[in-house]
Amino acid sequence: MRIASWNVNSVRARLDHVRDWLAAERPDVLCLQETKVVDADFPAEAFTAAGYRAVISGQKSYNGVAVLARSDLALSDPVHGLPSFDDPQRRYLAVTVGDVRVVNVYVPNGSEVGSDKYAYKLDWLARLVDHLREAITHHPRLLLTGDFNIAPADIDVHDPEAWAGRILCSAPEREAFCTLESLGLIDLFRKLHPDDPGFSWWDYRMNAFRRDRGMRIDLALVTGELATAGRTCRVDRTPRGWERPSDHAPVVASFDLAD
DNA sequence: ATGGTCGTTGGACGA
Repeated sequence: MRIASWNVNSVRARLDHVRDWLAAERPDVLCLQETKVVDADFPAEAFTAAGYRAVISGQKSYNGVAVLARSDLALSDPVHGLPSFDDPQRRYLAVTVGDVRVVNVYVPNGSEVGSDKYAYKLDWLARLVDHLREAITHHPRLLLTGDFNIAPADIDVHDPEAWAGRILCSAPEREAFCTLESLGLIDLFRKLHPDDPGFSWWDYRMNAFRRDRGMRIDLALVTGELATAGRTCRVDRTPRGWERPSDHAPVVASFDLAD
């Protein structure tokens, strides 16, 4: 089983990239963030034609998440939005594929430390933690993936000194990430690659990608059973080098789940 | 150097 995550920064602007990448990689599941489109305008037919079903939770212009699953796989129990949180921003979508609970998140960016958006980010993360504490008791095979907008540690940052205390790296954000880990969730890329920065996002500006001035903020956290089954986790930089790319690269995790 | 580049829009705003 291979499950991928990609912040595409508009699914319509990136439709050709997503289609080409799906055709090349053929993951079982692809979680998308920042689709930036209402459900009625989501290009579902394009993915149906490619052999994938789409579960979508979109909004106009901003945010929006979707899960694409190979059409031959069993899909059940979709949940749109964090339970018990009436959030107008579409940032959470969960679905069970086979016997894996896939939780796709687009964590708020937070803008600047101390801003209203930052407070919303920390509140959103606290609600996510509360929800997952319960969810993992029901799903021994749970994968939490998406754009976390948190660089968990200095190794995940191209210039830790310059970013110290700033958005994506502040102590409260990293503490929220540690709280997720304390629930038993394991950062699969970091487990398999302790010394690889594994950047997944590079700013469009200042030739950041060419200079590899990136951050690892797109993550795959897994419960113990999936960590044991985890075989590979990699960042595919290829589409980041294509013409008019997303500023994020896809992250792909693979599991040996022949139970 | 407090900049820069995208996407969605149709002037800023968010990232």
